[in-house]
Amino acid sequence: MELPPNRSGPAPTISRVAAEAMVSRATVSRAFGAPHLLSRETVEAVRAAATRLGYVPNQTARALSTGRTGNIALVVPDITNPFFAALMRGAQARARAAGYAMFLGDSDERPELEDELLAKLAAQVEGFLLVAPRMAEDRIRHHAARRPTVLINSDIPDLTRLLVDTGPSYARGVEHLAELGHRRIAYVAGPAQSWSNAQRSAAVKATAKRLGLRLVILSTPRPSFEAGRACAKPLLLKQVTAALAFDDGMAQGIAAGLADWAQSVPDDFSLIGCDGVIATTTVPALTSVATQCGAAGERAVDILVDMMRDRVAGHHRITIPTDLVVRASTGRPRICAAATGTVERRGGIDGRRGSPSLVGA
Amino acid sequence: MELPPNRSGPAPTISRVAAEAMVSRATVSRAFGAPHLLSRETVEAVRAAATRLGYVPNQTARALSTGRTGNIALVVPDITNPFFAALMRGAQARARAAGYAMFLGDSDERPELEDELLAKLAAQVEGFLLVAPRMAEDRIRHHAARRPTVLINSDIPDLTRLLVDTGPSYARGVEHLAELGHRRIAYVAGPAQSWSNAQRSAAVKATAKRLGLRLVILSTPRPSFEAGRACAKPLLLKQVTAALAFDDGMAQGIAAGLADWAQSVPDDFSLIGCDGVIATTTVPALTSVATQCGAAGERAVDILVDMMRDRVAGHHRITIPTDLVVRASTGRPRICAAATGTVERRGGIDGRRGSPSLVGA
DNA sequence: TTGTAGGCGTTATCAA
DNA sequence: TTGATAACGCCTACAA
Repeated sequence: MELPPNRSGPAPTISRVAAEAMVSRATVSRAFGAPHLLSRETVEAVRAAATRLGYVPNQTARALSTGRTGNIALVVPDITNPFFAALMRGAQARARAAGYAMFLGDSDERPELEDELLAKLAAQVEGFLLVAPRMAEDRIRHHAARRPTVLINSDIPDLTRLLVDTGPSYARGVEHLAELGHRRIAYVAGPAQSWSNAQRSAAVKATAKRLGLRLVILSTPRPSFEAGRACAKPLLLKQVTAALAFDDGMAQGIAAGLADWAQSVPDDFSLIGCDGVIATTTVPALTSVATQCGAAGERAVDILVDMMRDRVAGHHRITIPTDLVVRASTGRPRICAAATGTVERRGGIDGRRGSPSLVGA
Repeated sequence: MELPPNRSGPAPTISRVAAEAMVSRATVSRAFGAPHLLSRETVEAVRAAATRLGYVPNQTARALSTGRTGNIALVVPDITNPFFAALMRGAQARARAAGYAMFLGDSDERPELEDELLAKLAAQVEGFLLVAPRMAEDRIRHHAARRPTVLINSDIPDLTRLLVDTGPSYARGVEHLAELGHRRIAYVAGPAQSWSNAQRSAAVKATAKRLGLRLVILSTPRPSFEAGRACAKPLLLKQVTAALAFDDGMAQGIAAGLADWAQSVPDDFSLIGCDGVIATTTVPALTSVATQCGAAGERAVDILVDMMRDRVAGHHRITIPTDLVVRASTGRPRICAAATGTVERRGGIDGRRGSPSLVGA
């Protein structure tokens, strides 16, 4: 791509380009919107003139004329959550590739804000991408009725939704802990309105019950490092030897909190997280449920683009599988280890992080 | 909020309302945009007619006519970078509070993409917020001439810019290492086009020279955990005992890479990072330059909103100070420690993370 | 206080 | 394959 010219001032309009290329405005319009209707040379000439002037079609004017804004809205509960960040990145990339610009709304985990953002954006947008919405179902339906909408991690019947299916991997996680010899475990929950949390919580409960494990559930105000850290003491008081956290950030927080009480992972306590973004960056590396968050964002935008193009309202329910990746934060509980007489210590260059091994799903 | 009428079909326009209320279109327009110019009764009558019809002013048309879109554009090199994420969060919150919606562009560290995004967004936006732009200066000037623009971490004369002043803290970091006894240190650089990198690099160079330290500079393709990790080997080969990294993510990567070579932080190697977002979540906690990224985003939007309102082009150059926060990733070099006969080991509940102590700036 | 008319930058319709 | 010309829905001088 050549550098556009630097002559500033008002942005060049279609008329200027038309004059420069000595064609009509209609021809310029077609050179960008329907080049197949024009001769090869004309298209080239017009495009050349356009780059020479630094012309870019005005989306607003185009929208007024066509009704298509070329924009989509992405609303997430928390931009700074690595899972959402990766998702946004994928979504934004695909949107751009498809010629769409993206509005971003951070709802700060607040349902009312979500509602407000969507209402305000509706007029400027052709479609909604709602990530883990915290709104009540009827509010979601309300907005979805207005614009093509794709939900991520929210399972509302008759709406198009993409579900990162972490349940089975959490079940696998519980099994993994059981196999290591843990008998008392905990689940450190995420936001109450979160579908993901409901799914994970249910999977953990069911599996723990099936395997006859004692299960403690801790709830937190908001998934964060600090929230996790605050859980360390309660976890120790409850005498559990392992925990599955709602996400990696919380797991990391728990690890830090445990360190404050001189408990180390995985020797004194085993931890399982979720997301896989920061799981490999911690020491020890976290055993974690790997979600392809970037891919989820891309996929969601692809679907949304289809919906906006065809104006079809076919409802999909798409599930994205996950895997439990065992790394270095899970091991045998102390008691059990003592009983067997071997305190396995993972050390050395490779063992410290453990080459990831795929399990389940 | 009452439910609007559900009569479907084309949305009612200003003309229909005018007919319904038996006034001119201009009057309807004013009833919404400048009610103070109308008599009380007229306004009420028009509004009544509007609600009866379910009329809502068309933002797109309004924008085309006035140039006021109520939108701003935020462009960052990488959404997933925690520093930028926190900044975006602050920015988005303030924008919403001021009644603006926000476009998000991820340039993927590529100058051309940045250029393209801005060109495409220009017409739909009242102002630009460019975070750590990688574009050439003349391109930045070009866009800034078209719309009110606030730059973050890009120091271009005559433009309004917000600079997170990390230089002094990096200088302080070098001093800190020197005080601990390090004689051979490294700076692991960030993106070449980055102003922040230039500033940090210069500060490190000058200070190392002043203190008579040997300095090695490593450059990386892109700041990331993996890039940092790949630096571990070169660092060890260069025989340095400490490094300042471009950001926390890289520092964390270096720590992980060192672990692969059975080197531990801070006993075998000291590390200093930057940003402070993830610095407290690592083990050991990183000595790091604390930047109030969220505040920077908020501040930038506040300024931008002012510029858009007043249409003034007063050029500010605002500097945001930073602090070096000493945590647990810096200590005496082995040799020095051996010489003094004390290998200080930070342990125990508190010592492991070290209560942060403020230094410098 | 209200109405008239022209324009914002594109696309779409209809001819040529 | 290209060119006139009329929308698209609203705002805003200017006039009344």
